[in-house]
Amino acid sequence: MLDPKWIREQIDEVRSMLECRNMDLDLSELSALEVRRREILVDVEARKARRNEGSKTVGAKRKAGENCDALMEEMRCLGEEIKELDAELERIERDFEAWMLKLPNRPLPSVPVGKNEEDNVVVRTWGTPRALPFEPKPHWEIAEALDILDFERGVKLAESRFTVVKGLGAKLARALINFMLDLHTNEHGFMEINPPILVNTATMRGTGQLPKFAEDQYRCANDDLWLIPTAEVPLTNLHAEEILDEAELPKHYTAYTPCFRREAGAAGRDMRGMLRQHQFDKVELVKLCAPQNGEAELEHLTNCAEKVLQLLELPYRVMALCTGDMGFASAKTYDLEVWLPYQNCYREISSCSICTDFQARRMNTRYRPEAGGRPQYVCTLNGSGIAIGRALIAILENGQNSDGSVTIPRALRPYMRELEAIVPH
RNA sequence: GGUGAGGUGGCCGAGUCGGCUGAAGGCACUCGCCUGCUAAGCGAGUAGGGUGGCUAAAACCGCCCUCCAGGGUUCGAAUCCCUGCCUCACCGCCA
Repeated sequence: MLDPKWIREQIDEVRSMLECRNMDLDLSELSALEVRRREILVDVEARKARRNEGSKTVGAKRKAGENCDALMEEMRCLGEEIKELDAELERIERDFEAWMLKLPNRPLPSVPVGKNEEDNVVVRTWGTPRALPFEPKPHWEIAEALDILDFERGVKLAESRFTVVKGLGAKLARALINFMLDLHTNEHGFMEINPPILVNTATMRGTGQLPKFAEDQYRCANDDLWLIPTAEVPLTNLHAEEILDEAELPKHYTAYTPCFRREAGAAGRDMRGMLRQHQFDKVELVKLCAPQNGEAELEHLTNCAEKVLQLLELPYRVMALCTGDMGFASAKTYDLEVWLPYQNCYREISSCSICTDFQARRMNTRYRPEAGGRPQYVCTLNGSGIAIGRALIAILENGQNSDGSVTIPRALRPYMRELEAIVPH
Protein backbone atom coordinates (compact mmCIF):
# COMPACT_ATOMS: atom_id res chain seq x y z
CA MET A 1 0.00 0.00 0.00
CA LEU A 2 1.22 3.47 -0.80
CA ASP A 3 1.32 6.36 1.64
CA PRO A 4 -2.11 8.05 1.49
CA LYS A 5 -0.42 11.40 2.09
CA TRP A 6 1.65 10.92 -1.04
CA ILE A 7 -1.51 10.26 -3.01
CA ARG A 8 -3.18 13.31 -1.54
CA GLU A 9 -0.30 15.69 -2.10
CA GLN A 10 1.53 14.35 -5.17
CA ILE A 11 -1.15 12.80 -7.33
CA ASP A 12 0.81 13.67 -10.49
CA GLU A 13 3.79 11.66 -9.28
CA VAL A 14 1.45 8.74 -8.66
CA ARG A 15 0.23 9.03 -12.24
CA SER A 16 3.70 8.98 -13.74
CA MET A 17 4.62 6.08 -11.48
CA LEU A 18 1.72 4.06 -12.83
CA GLU A 19 2.66 5.00 -16.34
CA CYS A 20 6.20 3.67 -15.98
CA ARG A 21 4.66 0.42 -14.80
CA ASN A 22 2.45 0.24 -17.89
CA MET A 23 -0.68 0.87 -15.89
CA ASP A 24 -3.31 3.23 -17.13
CA LEU A 25 -5.69 4.16 -14.32
CA ASP A 26 -7.99 7.08 -13.83
CA LEU A 27 -7.15 8.39 -10.38
CA SER A 28 -9.72 11.17 -10.24
CA GLU A 29 -12.17 8.97 -8.32
CA LEU A 30 -9.48 8.15 -5.78
CA SER A 31 -8.70 11.83 -5.21
CA ALA A 32 -12.38 12.65 -4.89
CA LEU A 33 -12.86 9.91 -2.31
CA GLU A 34 -9.97 11.21 -0.25
CA VAL A 35 -11.37 14.74 -0.22
CA ARG A 36 -14.89 13.57 0.60
CA ARG A 37 -13.59 11.28 3.32
CA ARG A 38 -12.05 14.14 5.23
CA GLU A 39 -15.06 16.40 4.81
CA ILE A 40 -17.34 13.83 6.37
CA LEU A 41 -14.84 12.84 9.01
CA VAL A 42 -14.45 16.39 10.27
CA ASP A 43 -18.22 16.80 10.33
CA VAL A 44 -19.03 13.56 12.11
CA GLU A 45 -16.28 14.04 14.66
CA ALA A 46 -17.63 17.45 15.60
CA ARG A 47 -21.06 15.90 16.16
CA LYS A 48 -19.59 13.13 18.25
CA ALA A 49 -17.81 15.69 20.39
CA ARG A 50 -21.16 17.42 21.00
CA ARG A 51 -22.83 14.14 21.86
CA ASN A 52 -20.10 13.22 24.32
CA GLU A 53 -20.48 16.62 25.93
CA GLY A 54 -24.28 16.33 26.07
CA SER A 55 -24.22 12.84 27.53
CA LYS A 56 -21.89 13.97 30.24
CA THR A 57 -24.31 16.74 31.10
CA VAL A 58 -27.18 14.27 31.28
CA GLY A 59 -25.24 12.21 33.78
CA ALA A 60 -24.49 15.24 35.94
CA LYS A 61 -28.06 16.55 35.83
CA ARG A 62 -29.55 13.19 36.72
CA LYS A 63 -27.26 12.92 39.68
CA ALA A 64 -28.47 16.35 40.79
CA GLY A 65 -32.07 15.20 40.30
CA GLU A 66 -32.79 17.62 37.48
CA ASN A 67 -35.00 16.83 34.51
CA CYS A 68 -33.16 16.52 31.21
CA ASP A 69 -35.69 15.00 28.79
CA ALA A 70 -35.15 17.76 26.25
CA LEU A 71 -31.42 17.29 26.20
CA MET A 72 -31.80 13.55 25.87
CA GLU A 73 -34.14 14.00 22.95
CA GLU A 74 -31.65 16.35 21.31
CA MET A 75 -28.87 13.85 21.78
CA ARG A 76 -31.01 11.10 20.35
CA CYS A 77 -31.52 13.08 17.13
CA LEU A 78 -27.82 13.83 17.02
CA GLY A 79 -27.16 10.14 17.40
CA GLU A 80 -29.25 9.37 14.34
CA GLU A 81 -27.38 11.92 12.27
CA ILE A 82 -24.10 10.42 13.41
CA LYS A 83 -25.29 6.97 12.45
CA GLU A 84 -26.06 8.08 8.92
CA LEU A 85 -22.79 9.94 8.49
CA ASP A 86 -20.84 7.01 9.88
CA ALA A 87 -22.45 4.70 7.34
CA GLU A 88 -21.55 7.10 4.54
CA LEU A 89 -18.01 7.37 5.84
CA GLU A 90 -17.68 3.61 5.99
CA ARG A 91 -18.73 3.29 2.35
CA ILE A 92 -16.18 5.87 1.30
CA GLU A 93 -13.42 4.31 3.33
CA ARG A 94 -14.17 0.90 1.89
CA ASP A 95 -13.96 2.26 -1.66
CA PHE A 96 -10.81 4.17 -0.82
CA GLU A 97 -9.22 1.09 0.69
CA ALA A 98 -10.15 -0.99 -2.35
CA TRP A 99 -8.38 1.55 -4.54
CA MET A 100 -5.32 1.65 -2.35
CA LEU A 101 -4.98 -2.12 -2.35
CA LYS A 102 -4.90 -2.17 -6.13
CA LEU A 103 -2.09 0.34 -6.60
CA PRO A 104 1.41 -1.15 -7.05
CA ASN A 105 4.53 -0.12 -5.19
CA ARG A 106 6.60 2.85 -6.26
CA PRO A 107 9.92 1.92 -7.91
CA LEU A 108 13.13 3.24 -6.37
CA PRO A 109 15.03 5.88 -8.36
CA SER A 110 17.79 3.38 -9.19
CA VAL A 111 15.41 1.13 -11.14
CA PRO A 112 15.88 1.31 -14.92
CA VAL A 113 12.83 2.69 -16.70
CA GLY A 114 11.49 0.40 -19.38
CA LYS A 115 8.48 -1.26 -20.95
CA ASN A 116 9.10 -5.02 -20.66
CA GLU A 117 11.72 -7.69 -20.06
CA GLU A 118 13.70 -6.50 -23.06
CA ASP A 119 14.58 -3.37 -21.13
CA ASN A 120 16.00 -5.26 -18.14
CA VAL A 121 19.67 -4.61 -17.51
CA VAL A 122 22.44 -7.17 -17.04
CA VAL A 123 24.19 -6.26 -13.79
CA ARG A 124 26.82 -9.01 -13.78
CA THR A 125 27.49 -12.48 -15.10
CA TRP A 126 29.07 -15.34 -13.18
CA GLY A 127 30.68 -18.50 -14.53
CA THR A 128 31.09 -19.78 -18.05
CA PRO A 129 28.75 -22.34 -19.59
CA ARG A 130 30.49 -25.68 -20.09
CA ALA A 131 31.41 -26.34 -23.71
CA LEU A 132 29.52 -29.56 -24.40
CA PRO A 133 31.08 -31.73 -27.13
CA PHE A 134 27.63 -33.05 -28.00
CA GLU A 135 24.11 -31.76 -28.59
CA PRO A 136 22.68 -30.90 -25.15
CA LYS A 137 19.46 -32.65 -24.22
CA PRO A 138 16.51 -31.05 -22.48
CA HIS A 139 16.09 -31.89 -18.81
CA TRP A 140 12.94 -33.94 -19.43
CA GLU A 141 14.78 -36.33 -21.69
CA ILE A 142 17.71 -36.64 -19.32
CA ALA A 143 15.39 -37.18 -16.38
CA GLU A 144 13.24 -39.80 -18.03
CA ALA A 145 16.31 -41.72 -19.15
CA LEU A 146 17.52 -41.66 -15.54
CA ASP A 147 14.02 -42.53 -14.29
CA ILE A 148 13.95 -39.66 -11.81
CA LEU A 149 11.03 -37.59 -13.13
CA ASP A 150 7.65 -39.03 -14.11
CA PHE A 151 5.52 -36.51 -15.95
CA GLU A 152 2.71 -38.85 -17.00
CA ARG A 153 1.98 -40.09 -13.51
CA GLY A 154 2.02 -36.55 -12.19
CA VAL A 155 -0.77 -35.74 -14.62
CA LYS A 156 -2.63 -38.94 -13.69
CA LEU A 157 -2.57 -38.12 -9.99
CA ALA A 158 -3.47 -34.46 -10.37
CA GLU A 159 -3.52 -32.68 -13.71
CA SER A 160 -1.11 -31.11 -16.14
CA ARG A 161 1.79 -29.15 -14.60
CA PHE A 162 2.20 -31.69 -11.82
CA THR A 163 5.20 -34.00 -11.76
CA VAL A 164 6.31 -37.00 -9.74
CA VAL A 165 9.93 -36.84 -8.63
CA LYS A 166 11.40 -40.18 -7.69
CA GLY A 167 14.45 -42.18 -6.71
CA LEU A 168 17.71 -40.27 -6.88
CA GLY A 169 15.78 -37.29 -8.27
CA ALA A 170 13.80 -37.03 -5.05
CA LYS A 171 16.98 -37.51 -3.07
CA LEU A 172 18.69 -34.80 -5.10
CA ALA A 173 15.78 -32.42 -4.45
CA ARG A 174 16.02 -33.17 -0.74
CA ALA A 175 19.77 -32.62 -0.86
CA LEU A 176 19.21 -29.25 -2.48
CA ILE A 177 16.76 -28.22 0.24
CA ASN A 178 19.10 -29.24 3.05
CA PHE A 179 22.13 -27.71 1.37
CA MET A 180 20.39 -24.37 0.91
CA LEU A 181 18.90 -24.25 4.40
CA ASP A 182 22.26 -25.13 5.93
CA LEU A 183 24.01 -22.46 3.89
CA HIS A 184 21.55 -19.72 4.83
CA THR A 185 21.28 -20.62 8.50
CA ASN A 186 24.95 -21.48 9.15
CA GLU A 187 26.74 -19.02 6.87
CA HIS A 188 24.26 -16.19 6.21
CA GLY A 189 22.62 -15.76 9.60
CA PHE A 190 19.02 -16.57 8.67
CA MET A 191 16.63 -18.19 11.11
CA GLU A 192 14.94 -21.29 9.80
CA ILE A 193 11.15 -21.26 9.95
CA ASN A 194 8.66 -23.98 9.21
CA PRO A 195 5.51 -21.97 8.57
CA PRO A 196 1.91 -22.86 7.72
CA ILE A 197 1.48 -23.27 3.99
CA LEU A 198 -2.23 -22.56 4.24
CA VAL A 199 -2.83 -18.97 5.28
CA ASN A 200 -5.83 -16.72 5.75
CA THR A 201 -7.00 -13.84 3.60
CA ALA A 202 -5.46 -11.12 5.76
CA THR A 203 -2.06 -12.77 5.41
CA MET A 204 -2.39 -13.00 1.64
CA ARG A 205 -3.41 -9.36 1.52
CA GLY A 206 -0.44 -8.39 3.67
CA THR A 207 2.14 -9.31 1.07
CA GLY A 208 0.04 -8.18 -1.89
CA GLN A 209 -1.30 -11.43 -3.40
CA LEU A 210 -4.82 -10.23 -2.63
CA PRO A 211 -7.12 -8.76 -3.65
CA LYS A 212 -5.66 -8.24 -7.10
CA PHE A 213 -4.20 -11.66 -7.87
CA ALA A 214 -6.85 -14.00 -6.51
CA GLU A 215 -6.98 -15.78 -9.88
CA ASP A 216 -3.39 -16.95 -9.48
CA GLN A 217 -4.01 -18.60 -6.11
CA TYR A 218 -5.40 -21.89 -4.92
CA ARG A 219 -7.91 -21.46 -2.17
CA CYS A 220 -9.86 -23.63 0.23
CA ALA A 221 -13.23 -22.02 -0.13
CA ASN A 222 -14.77 -23.70 2.90
CA ASP A 223 -12.19 -22.35 5.28
CA ASP A 224 -11.08 -18.90 4.16
CA LEU A 225 -7.61 -20.35 3.64
CA TRP A 226 -5.24 -20.10 0.70
CA LEU A 227 -2.33 -22.28 -0.41
CA ILE A 228 0.77 -20.11 -0.35
CA PRO A 229 2.31 -19.24 -3.73
CA THR A 230 5.63 -18.62 -1.96
CA ALA A 231 6.98 -18.76 1.60
CA GLU A 232 7.38 -15.00 1.30
CA VAL A 233 3.74 -14.83 2.38
CA PRO A 234 3.95 -16.48 5.82
CA LEU A 235 7.53 -15.32 6.52
CA THR A 236 6.91 -11.66 5.80
CA ASN A 237 3.65 -11.73 7.73
CA LEU A 238 5.26 -13.24 10.84
CA HIS A 239 5.28 -9.80 12.44
CA ALA A 240 1.99 -8.47 11.08
CA GLU A 241 0.24 -6.15 13.54
CA GLU A 242 3.40 -5.87 15.64
CA ILE A 243 5.69 -3.06 16.73
CA LEU A 244 9.29 -4.26 16.90
CA ASP A 245 12.23 -2.58 18.62
CA GLU A 246 14.77 -1.18 16.20
CA ALA A 247 17.45 -3.21 18.01
CA GLU A 248 15.69 -6.41 16.87
CA LEU A 249 16.18 -5.46 13.23
CA PRO A 250 17.09 -6.73 10.77
CA LYS A 251 15.14 -9.98 10.99
CA HIS A 252 16.39 -12.72 8.66
CA TYR A 253 14.11 -15.67 7.95
CA THR A 254 14.45 -18.63 5.66
CA ALA A 255 12.06 -21.47 4.98
CA TYR A 256 11.67 -24.42 2.74
CA THR A 257 8.05 -24.88 1.61
CA PRO A 258 6.09 -26.22 -1.30
CA CYS A 259 4.53 -23.41 -3.32
CA PHE A 260 1.27 -23.46 -5.25
CA ARG A 261 0.41 -21.35 -8.27
CA ARG A 262 -2.48 -21.67 -10.67
CA GLU A 263 -0.37 -20.13 -13.48
CA ALA A 264 -3.57 -18.57 -14.75
CA GLY A 265 -1.86 -16.24 -17.19
CA ALA A 266 0.65 -18.77 -18.50
CA ALA A 267 -1.51 -21.03 -20.68
CA GLY A 268 0.70 -22.97 -23.09
CA ARG A 269 3.98 -21.56 -21.78
CA ASP A 270 6.76 -23.97 -20.76
CA MET A 271 4.46 -26.97 -20.99
CA ARG A 272 7.27 -29.48 -21.37
CA GLY A 273 9.32 -30.48 -18.41
CA MET A 274 9.34 -29.12 -14.91
CA LEU A 275 10.06 -25.44 -15.46
CA ARG A 276 6.56 -24.19 -14.68
CA GLN A 277 4.55 -26.28 -12.25
CA HIS A 278 1.42 -25.77 -10.19
CA GLN A 279 3.31 -27.16 -7.21
CA PHE A 280 7.01 -26.64 -6.65
CA ASP A 281 9.51 -26.50 -3.82
CA LYS A 282 11.46 -23.42 -2.90
CA VAL A 283 13.78 -22.16 -0.19
CA GLU A 284 12.85 -18.56 0.48
CA LEU A 285 14.73 -15.69 2.11
CA VAL A 286 12.93 -12.83 3.85
CA LYS A 287 14.23 -9.81 5.72
CA LEU A 288 12.61 -7.08 7.74
CA CYS A 289 14.81 -4.04 8.29
CA ALA A 290 14.85 -0.32 8.96
CA PRO A 291 14.14 1.65 5.75
CA GLN A 292 17.53 3.36 5.62
CA ASN A 293 19.24 -0.05 5.30
CA GLY A 294 16.89 -1.40 2.67
CA GLU A 295 18.99 -1.09 -0.47
CA ALA A 296 22.12 -2.47 1.20
CA GLU A 297 20.06 -5.40 2.50
CA LEU A 298 18.82 -6.08 -1.02
CA GLU A 299 22.40 -6.41 -2.23
CA HIS A 300 23.15 -8.77 0.64
CA LEU A 301 20.03 -10.84 0.03
CA THR A 302 20.87 -11.14 -3.66
CA ASN A 303 24.41 -12.20 -2.79
CA CYS A 304 23.03 -14.91 -0.50
CA ALA A 305 20.98 -16.31 -3.37
CA GLU A 306 23.92 -16.03 -5.76
CA LYS A 307 26.08 -17.98 -3.33
CA VAL A 308 23.81 -20.98 -3.82
CA LEU A 309 24.38 -20.97 -7.57
CA GLN A 310 28.10 -20.42 -7.17
CA LEU A 311 28.46 -23.40 -4.85
CA LEU A 312 26.37 -25.48 -7.25
CA GLU A 313 28.76 -24.34 -10.01
CA LEU A 314 25.87 -23.12 -12.15
CA PRO A 315 26.58 -20.20 -14.52
CA TYR A 316 24.14 -17.33 -14.06
CA ARG A 317 23.61 -13.67 -14.54
CA VAL A 318 22.00 -10.97 -12.43
CA MET A 319 19.35 -8.79 -14.07
CA ALA A 320 17.98 -5.51 -12.76
CA LEU A 321 14.32 -5.54 -13.74
CA CYS A 322 12.99 -2.41 -15.38
CA THR A 323 9.95 -0.52 -14.12
CA GLY A 324 7.62 -2.22 -16.60
CA ASP A 325 8.65 -5.76 -15.63
CA MET A 326 8.66 -5.57 -11.84
CA GLY A 327 6.21 -7.33 -9.55
CA PHE A 328 3.32 -5.55 -7.87
CA ALA A 329 4.82 -5.14 -4.40
CA SER A 330 8.41 -4.59 -5.41
CA ALA A 331 10.28 -1.29 -5.44
CA LYS A 332 13.36 -2.88 -7.01
CA THR A 333 14.07 -6.41 -8.17
CA TYR A 334 17.10 -8.41 -9.18
CA ASP A 335 16.40 -11.64 -11.03
CA LEU A 336 18.99 -14.39 -11.05
CA GLU A 337 18.94 -16.24 -14.33
CA VAL A 338 20.65 -19.61 -14.62
CA TRP A 339 22.16 -20.94 -17.82
CA LEU A 340 20.17 -23.74 -19.48
CA PRO A 341 22.20 -25.45 -22.27
CA TYR A 342 19.30 -26.99 -24.17
CA GLN A 343 17.35 -23.75 -24.33
CA ASN A 344 20.64 -22.00 -24.97
CA CYS A 345 19.67 -19.09 -22.78
CA TYR A 346 19.40 -17.86 -19.21
CA ARG A 347 16.17 -18.55 -17.35
CA GLU A 348 14.87 -17.10 -14.08
CA ILE A 349 15.73 -19.15 -11.02
CA SER A 350 15.49 -16.51 -8.29
CA SER A 351 13.90 -13.12 -7.81
CA CYS A 352 15.11 -10.80 -5.08
CA SER A 353 13.04 -7.75 -4.23
CA ILE A 354 12.85 -4.87 -1.84
CA CYS A 355 9.28 -3.89 -1.06
CA THR A 356 10.08 -0.78 1.01
CA ASP A 357 7.10 0.00 3.27
CA PHE A 358 4.52 -1.29 0.80
CA GLN A 359 3.86 -4.62 2.51
CA ALA A 360 4.50 -3.21 5.98
CA ARG A 361 1.57 -0.81 5.53
CA ARG A 362 -0.71 -3.64 4.53
CA MET A 363 0.46 -5.86 7.39
CA ASN A 364 0.84 -3.01 9.87
CA THR A 365 4.36 -4.05 10.82
CA ARG A 366 6.29 -1.22 12.46
CA TYR A 367 9.36 -0.64 14.57
CA ARG A 368 10.15 1.80 17.34
CA PRO A 369 13.16 3.92 16.33
CA GLU A 370 15.97 3.94 18.85
CA ALA A 371 16.19 7.70 18.57
CA GLY A 372 12.61 7.88 19.84
CA GLY A 373 9.52 9.18 18.13
CA ARG A 374 6.58 7.44 16.55
CA PRO A 375 6.68 3.89 15.28
CA GLN A 376 7.75 3.61 11.63
CA TYR A 377 6.93 1.04 9.01
CA VAL A 378 9.62 -1.57 8.46
CA CYS A 379 11.13 -2.32 5.08
CA THR A 380 10.54 -5.84 3.78
CA LEU A 381 12.65 -7.86 1.36
CA ASN A 382 12.29 -11.30 -0.12
CA GLY A 383 14.12 -13.53 -2.52
CA SER A 384 14.21 -17.11 -3.65
CA GLY A 385 17.22 -18.80 -2.25
CA ILE A 386 16.46 -20.69 -4.50
CA ALA A 387 13.75 -22.60 -6.40
CA ILE A 388 14.37 -26.34 -5.99
CA GLY A 389 12.76 -27.63 -9.18
CA ARG A 390 14.55 -25.14 -11.37
CA ALA A 391 17.85 -25.83 -9.62
CA LEU A 392 17.29 -29.51 -10.35
CA ILE A 393 16.66 -28.71 -14.00
CA ALA A 394 19.81 -26.61 -14.14
CA ILE A 395 21.88 -29.38 -12.57
CA LEU A 396 20.52 -31.94 -15.02
CA GLU A 397 21.15 -29.80 -18.06
CA ASN A 398 24.49 -28.31 -17.05
CA GLY A 399 25.82 -31.53 -15.55
CA GLN A 400 24.82 -33.84 -18.39
CA ASN A 401 27.47 -36.05 -19.95
CA SER A 402 27.65 -37.79 -23.32
CA ASP A 403 26.94 -41.21 -21.70
CA GLY A 404 23.62 -39.93 -20.33
CA SER A 405 24.86 -39.55 -16.78
CA VAL A 406 24.62 -36.32 -14.76
CA THR A 407 27.44 -35.07 -12.56
CA ILE A 408 26.32 -34.03 -9.08
CA PRO A 409 27.79 -30.71 -7.91
CA ARG A 410 30.45 -31.20 -5.24
CA ALA A 411 28.55 -29.11 -2.70
CA LEU A 412 25.66 -31.60 -2.78
CA ARG A 413 27.66 -34.78 -2.45
CA PRO A 414 27.78 -34.72 1.37
CA TYR A 415 23.99 -34.84 1.20
CA MET A 416 24.04 -37.72 -1.33
CA ARG A 417 26.37 -40.21 0.35
CA GLU A 418 29.21 -38.76 -1.74
CA LEU A 419 27.56 -39.89 -4.95
CA GLU A 420 29.41 -38.26 -7.88
CA ALA A 421 26.95 -38.85 -10.66
CA ILE A 422 23.55 -40.26 -11.46
CA VAL A 423 23.98 -42.83 -14.22
CA PRO A 424 21.40 -44.57 -16.42
CA HIS A 425 20.56 -48.16 -15.53
C1' G B 1 -17.22 -31.74 16.44
C1' G B 2 -19.70 -31.36 21.83
C1' U B 3 -19.81 -28.98 26.74
C1' G B 4 -17.88 -25.40 30.25
C1' A B 5 -14.64 -21.05 31.45
C1' G B 6 -12.39 -16.87 29.55
C1' G B 7 -10.33 -12.80 26.11
C1' U B 8 -8.67 -5.30 29.58
C1' G B 9 -2.38 -1.22 28.40
C1' G B 10 4.86 -4.17 27.40
C1' C B 11 3.40 -8.06 31.24
C1' C B 12 0.21 -9.40 35.64
C1' G B 13 -4.36 -7.76 37.25
C1' A B 14 -9.02 -4.52 39.23
C1' G B 15 -13.39 -2.78 37.09
C1' U B 16 -19.24 -2.08 41.91
C1' C B 17 -26.67 -1.41 40.29
C1' G B 18 -24.02 1.17 32.51
C1' G B 19 -21.79 7.76 33.29
C1' C B 20 -16.33 11.43 36.50
C1' U B 21 -12.01 4.70 33.99
C1' G B 22 -7.96 5.21 28.00
C1' A B 23 -8.64 2.58 32.16
C1' A B 24 -7.08 1.48 39.95
C1' G B 25 -2.98 -1.50 41.86
C1' G B 26 1.51 -4.25 40.92
C1' C B 27 5.70 -5.58 37.75
C1' A B 28 8.93 -4.00 33.94
C1' C B 29 11.23 0.08 31.48
C1' U B 30 13.09 5.47 30.98
C1' C B 31 14.77 10.04 33.23
C1' G B 32 16.04 12.65 37.74
C1' C B 33 17.28 12.61 43.17
C1' C B 34 19.71 9.88 46.93
C1' U B 35 23.89 6.39 47.98
C1' G B 36 31.50 4.73 48.63
C1' C B 37 29.56 0.63 44.68
C1' U B 38 25.19 -2.40 44.19
C1' A B 39 20.44 -3.10 46.25
C1' A B 40 16.67 -0.48 48.58
C1' G B 41 14.24 4.34 48.84
C1' C B 42 12.11 9.09 46.75
C1' G B 43 10.06 12.01 42.48
C1' A B 44 8.38 12.21 37.35
C1' G B 45 7.13 9.65 33.03
C1' U B 46 5.92 5.36 29.62
C1' A B 47 -0.23 2.72 24.13
C1' G B 48 -1.73 3.18 19.02
C1' G B 49 -4.32 5.38 15.01
C1' G B 50 -7.11 9.34 12.69
C1' U B 51 -8.18 14.46 12.10
C1' G B 52 -8.13 19.96 12.87
C1' G B 53 -5.15 24.36 14.39
C1' C B 54 -0.17 26.39 14.51
C1' U B 55 4.52 25.45 11.70
C1' A B 56 9.28 25.41 6.64
C1' A B 57 8.87 20.88 9.35
C1' A B 58 8.51 19.40 14.18
C1' A B 59 7.49 20.34 19.06
C1' C B 60 2.83 21.88 20.94
C1' C B 61 -2.60 22.36 21.55
C1' G B 62 -7.77 20.55 20.51
C1' C B 63 -11.17 16.82 19.00
C1' C B 64 -12.54 11.66 17.39
C1' C B 65 -11.64 6.36 17.64
C1' U B 66 -9.47 1.96 19.98
C1' C B 67 -10.58 -2.51 26.78
C1' C B 68 -10.43 -9.71 20.80
C1' A B 69 -13.61 -8.48 16.07
C1' G B 70 -18.39 -7.07 13.96
C1' G B 71 -23.38 -5.66 14.99
C1' G B 72 -27.38 -4.13 18.61
C1' U B 73 -29.78 -1.58 23.08
C1' U B 74 -29.02 3.51 25.35
C1' C B 75 -28.66 10.53 25.94
C1' G B 76 -24.17 7.57 27.34
C1' A B 77 -21.15 0.75 27.08
C1' A B 78 -14.75 -2.17 29.00
C1' U B 79 -19.40 -2.83 31.74
C1' C B 80 -26.01 -5.21 29.01
C1' C B 81 -27.63 -8.35 24.35
C1' C B 82 -26.41 -11.12 19.60
C1' U B 83 -22.82 -13.21 16.11
C1' G B 84 -17.89 -14.53 14.87
C1' C B 85 -12.72 -15.48 16.04
C1' C B 86 -9.16 -17.06 19.46
C1' U B 87 -7.31 -19.27 24.23
C1' C B 88 -7.86 -22.84 28.26
C1' A B 89 -10.23 -27.42 30.46
C1' C B 90 -12.96 -31.96 29.81
C1' C B 91 -15.32 -35.35 26.19
C1' G B 92 -15.37 -37.36 21.07
C1' C B 93 -12.18 -38.19 16.77
C1' C B 94 -7.27 -38.55 14.91
C1' A B 95 -1.46 -38.31 11.94
